[in-house]
Amino acid sequence: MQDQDSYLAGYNPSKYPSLAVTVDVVALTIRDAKLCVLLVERGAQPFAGQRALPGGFVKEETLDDAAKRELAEETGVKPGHGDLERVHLEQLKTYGNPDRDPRMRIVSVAYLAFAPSLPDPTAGSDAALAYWVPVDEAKDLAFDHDDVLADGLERARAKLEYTPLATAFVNEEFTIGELRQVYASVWGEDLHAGNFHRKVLSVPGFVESTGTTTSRGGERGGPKAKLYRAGDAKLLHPALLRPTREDRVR
Amino acid sequence: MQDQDSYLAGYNPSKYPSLAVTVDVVALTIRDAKLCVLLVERGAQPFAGQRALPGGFVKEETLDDAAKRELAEETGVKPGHGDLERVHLEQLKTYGNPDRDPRMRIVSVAYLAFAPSLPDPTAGSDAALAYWVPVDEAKDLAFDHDDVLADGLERARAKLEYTPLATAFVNEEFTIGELRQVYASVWGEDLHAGNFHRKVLSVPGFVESTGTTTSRGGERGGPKAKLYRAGDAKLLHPALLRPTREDRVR
DNA sequence: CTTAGTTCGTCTCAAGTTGAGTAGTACTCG
DNA sequence: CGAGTACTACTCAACTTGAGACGAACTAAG
Repeated sequence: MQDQDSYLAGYNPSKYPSLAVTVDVVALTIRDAKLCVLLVERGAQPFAGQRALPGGFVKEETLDDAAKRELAEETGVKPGHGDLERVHLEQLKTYGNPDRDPRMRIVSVAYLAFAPSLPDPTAGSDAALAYWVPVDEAKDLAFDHDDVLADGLERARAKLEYTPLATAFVNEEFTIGELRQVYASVWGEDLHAGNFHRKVLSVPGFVESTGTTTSRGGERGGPKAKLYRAGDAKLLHPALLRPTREDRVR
Repeated sequence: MQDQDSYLAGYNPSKYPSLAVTVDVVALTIRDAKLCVLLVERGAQPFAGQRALPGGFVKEETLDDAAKRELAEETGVKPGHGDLERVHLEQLKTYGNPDRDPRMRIVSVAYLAFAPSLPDPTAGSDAALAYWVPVDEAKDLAFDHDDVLADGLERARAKLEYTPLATAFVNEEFTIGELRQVYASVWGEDLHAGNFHRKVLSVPGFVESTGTTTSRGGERGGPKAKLYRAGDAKLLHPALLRPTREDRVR
């Protein structure tokens, strides 16, 4: 093959359709014990009126910065604001099928964001119509965003197993019970409270005690719970594995 | 860098589209029990004479197809040939820093390929200078390809743990010992033969027996080994974890 | 042919991890 | 106050892991 330079020297832009690069963000949070994704309502064609993942064109910036910018714009939270600092953002996958956008070829770099409960985006946002939607109600999205969302959810579920990412969904100080609720919401199944407790405390660097407790018990009763903050581990050893599901294996 | 500077001085970005999309491929194989990556020698500026990952511009095709095409071109193996059918190819990550290519903005979608031992690419290849290099000798690559390779290696090491991907590195029929050698080469450490044997056979769907054995014992002695082929599992349950390394955790 | 050295496949055992259950206690709500 | 709930700590049996040992099958060298 020709290498990039010889290829570029003979490259004639008119021979190829123009091409654009965008970022799309799968932003996840937990509201009312349900895993929710940030969606925007499309005002223009194509897919007018349908919901889509927030996203936009990449400017003179890194891809990571573009994703951060889009997220800040859509949620209406200013960069530098404390809430956004705690958001975990990572690249998910790139989608570039020639026909994924009917107008022109668009290569979209999808990002995955994990956030603690954020304010409703409509207040003060650039985007008039952005809101959090429970993931099981997020269907029939524009473009190939159903696929993007599915990939994002699978990534999120897998990452809870072997990284301390669940701590990105809760406040700076949290109880083991709140952390367990994150796992239950993302995985969609309840966990054995006692075993979860034992496991979390036994993984080095996952959580560290603050020495304090909640000021009152749970809403429906129960004692005050000890408070923890995220530890310094980047990987969980041993991992917290999802309950085994044979059908996931093949 | 004199050459690169003068090259850049005569380069007029306005003649070209403001942004291009390429695919780069981290193709891995095992030769002589060493993990090797496919590299090409660059003939032109920038980075002339340096080694780089094979790659090229995306045409009117999916990103996956572009990666397949590049790999076939660089290895000189025709698509449809049996060898290439067995190659596992997956998207790795996208690199799009504005300054990663000095000529213009290039967004590169990196792919990761796992192949059984392939012929030397020089025979019959389009690329005059492509060859397999042991990964620990693959340094000082062009562009940001050192980072891309490092990301690819980490992904490969992690994927061996929880997917049956190691079977993509061996022939259609293989022995447990050959499979163990794959793990040892990729992870860079020896594994306990007995425990590995037990583990592989205990994971449902990882390997299935062919009922046959090798026609002779190992080169340095030992009995004939039973032959297996890849099973139908897509995930390994339970996983084959790397020997724990505390320093990987934080 | 004999011997040394290698590998395959199997087994054993102690240590650790898991899932499921139990229980005491401290809370909230009505 | 009583009922219900949640936090935390436990127990126990089943399973998984890592390390070592072993016999048999084989190759290569003497």
